Amino acid sequence: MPSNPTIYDVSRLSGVSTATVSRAFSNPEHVKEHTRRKVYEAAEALHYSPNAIARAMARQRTDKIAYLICKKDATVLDEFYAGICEGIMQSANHSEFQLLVSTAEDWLHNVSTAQAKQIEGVILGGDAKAELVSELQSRGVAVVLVNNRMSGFDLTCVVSDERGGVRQAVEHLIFRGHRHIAMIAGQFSPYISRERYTAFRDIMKEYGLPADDIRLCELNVESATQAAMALLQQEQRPTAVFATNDMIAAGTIKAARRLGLQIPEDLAVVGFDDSSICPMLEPELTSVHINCRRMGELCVEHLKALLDGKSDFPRVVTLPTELRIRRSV
Amino acid sequence: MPSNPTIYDVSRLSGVSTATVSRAFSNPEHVKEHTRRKVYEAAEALHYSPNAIARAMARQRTDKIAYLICKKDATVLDEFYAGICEGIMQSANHSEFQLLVSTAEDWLHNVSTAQAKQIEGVILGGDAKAELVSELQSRGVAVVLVNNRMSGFDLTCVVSDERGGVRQAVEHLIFRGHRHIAMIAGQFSPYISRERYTAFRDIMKEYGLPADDIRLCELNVESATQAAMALLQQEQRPTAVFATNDMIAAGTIKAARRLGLQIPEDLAVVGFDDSSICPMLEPELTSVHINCRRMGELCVEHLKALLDGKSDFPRVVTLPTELRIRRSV
DNA sequence: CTGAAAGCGCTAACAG
DNA sequence: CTGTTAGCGCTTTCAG
Repeated sequence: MPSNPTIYDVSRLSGVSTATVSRAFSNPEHVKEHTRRKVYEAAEALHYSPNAIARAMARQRTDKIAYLICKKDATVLDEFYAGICEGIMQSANHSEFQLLVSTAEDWLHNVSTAQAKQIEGVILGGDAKAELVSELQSRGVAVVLVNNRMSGFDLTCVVSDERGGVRQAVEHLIFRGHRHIAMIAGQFSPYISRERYTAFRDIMKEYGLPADDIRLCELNVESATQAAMALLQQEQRPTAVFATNDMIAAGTIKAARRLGLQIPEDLAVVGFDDSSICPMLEPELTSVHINCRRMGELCVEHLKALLDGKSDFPRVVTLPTELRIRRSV
Repeated sequence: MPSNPTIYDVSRLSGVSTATVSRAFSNPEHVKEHTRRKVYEAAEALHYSPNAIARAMARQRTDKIAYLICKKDATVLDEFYAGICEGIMQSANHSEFQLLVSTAEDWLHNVSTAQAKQIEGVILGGDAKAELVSELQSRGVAVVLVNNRMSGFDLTCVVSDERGGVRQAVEHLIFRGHRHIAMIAGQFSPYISRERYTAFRDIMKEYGLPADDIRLCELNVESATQAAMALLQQEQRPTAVFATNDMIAAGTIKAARRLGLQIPEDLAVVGFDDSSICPMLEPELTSVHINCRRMGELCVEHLKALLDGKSDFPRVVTLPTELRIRRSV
């Protein structure tokens, strides 16, 4: 099979130097209209297209970024991180970045040394380890954290307004007259767990309400259902439950149903994340919407800014959340 | 900032030629133990690691593959395709492939010419267009289809056993004594829609049962619920519903509940895909499990085989499904 | 088993 | 605005 045409072939056919061909593709404005046309025609005729590898080699720049998900659960690319990934994908493609996707674990295992230097920037999703960040930064790789924050580093973090989201959820319940609001909290990444947990306590306190009816559960429906069963069988049953994600809310709804409680009449439930399951539940679940896609896009934008040396950026980019009100409250 | 160490630095420090350093890294077995150690030590001392770009340039091989999702829905990376993606990711990393992820649309828009040749293989997920395939193949890119089949091309397709899955679902219902089984079908990619649809009709026919109670719906819960409402309010109400995915099943459950029907007593429901929502629904949804992850892994394996010139492979790789029985039947 | 040397395809000064 | 030329860092014959 004939190897692909190179810049030399185009140069020859069009009668200009390789430098001009190169310019015609990467800096069209620096080439006279007429010349440019000749070049493009020749390229067309030869089915030529620039070789990104060679280009990267010459420019010492790869335009390659990576999205590393730092997470150990069975399913890494859950709805949340997949949403972020979509945003990143789209943004990356529109900025002519190439996007590599991997889990942090695999990355460290197989590719760290071999690839680190060919990646110009990394978006770290979830529970990134400080040592990963420092290694990356020490190698001159630009780093953006998403859905996480880390102190002690000079880096950009993109997060949703967790506390604001909790506030929207809890205040909605309070304004509806609920006084005894319980929380069922799942163990997500440290950052997220902490934010949602402490936000709940703070906000309840702010309204002078007790925040002592709190249960923890594992990240599966059964565990959430169990926790909710225990919660709802107390003598002093809460009138509302704030679940720290939608799956837990689903478990709560199941428990309520088993105990013969009507939702929202006997128990109001609000979830978090506004995942695709919300409208599938009966009744539909009120939940705090997070714009994952937008988060992903922002990551790329900020990474780009970092790579372009414009780091006069807000260190922490916070995205507002939005309460999606449905029938469960 | 000091530029990264190169093979020359290692060569100098270790006192061997660059060729030997190169071999020590890519063909260790062709270098004498002693020499190799010297090289590794020097490399270590310098924090050297080979530059993949340069390597790719010299070898004319990039070890880069891409996963392109051909799908237009709002959310591209849904649970199904994300699952496949995870499998691909893992497999790719273990084979020291670099994985690019994109939507087919973005790909065509921005990067086709610029990148096509640096990608050695492509996994096309979903509803790939024939022209994309032929363009890719004409450029010498190895192509594997996942969750789709296409005739007229010489390519490997990885699919789950859709017909087998439908059979598991429907036979389960039949064996439980159901005779009037309706289907609510969503409009997925042509391939999937067709398979599930025709499989249902064929299997019902095989058992001498009428397969004429069929409804179509859009891909959202509301539409599914509507369709189910209409279905269940007929004079001759079916005793079981086969939904072509879990979301539709969720809509069916909602409709049943609204009509005061008990599940599974008054109506049995079975879904498809066994997505994460199944255990969240009340009652938990029986569904046909598809091993998405494994599908992704298989894609990479076959792509690899193609790239290594071992194309004596089954053209179509079919993965068995498994009925996950829960309380909805 | 090891070394010398010729590229891989493109870009970026530097001249003109 | 365009051409010349020296690399970018590594692999790979081909000799030794």
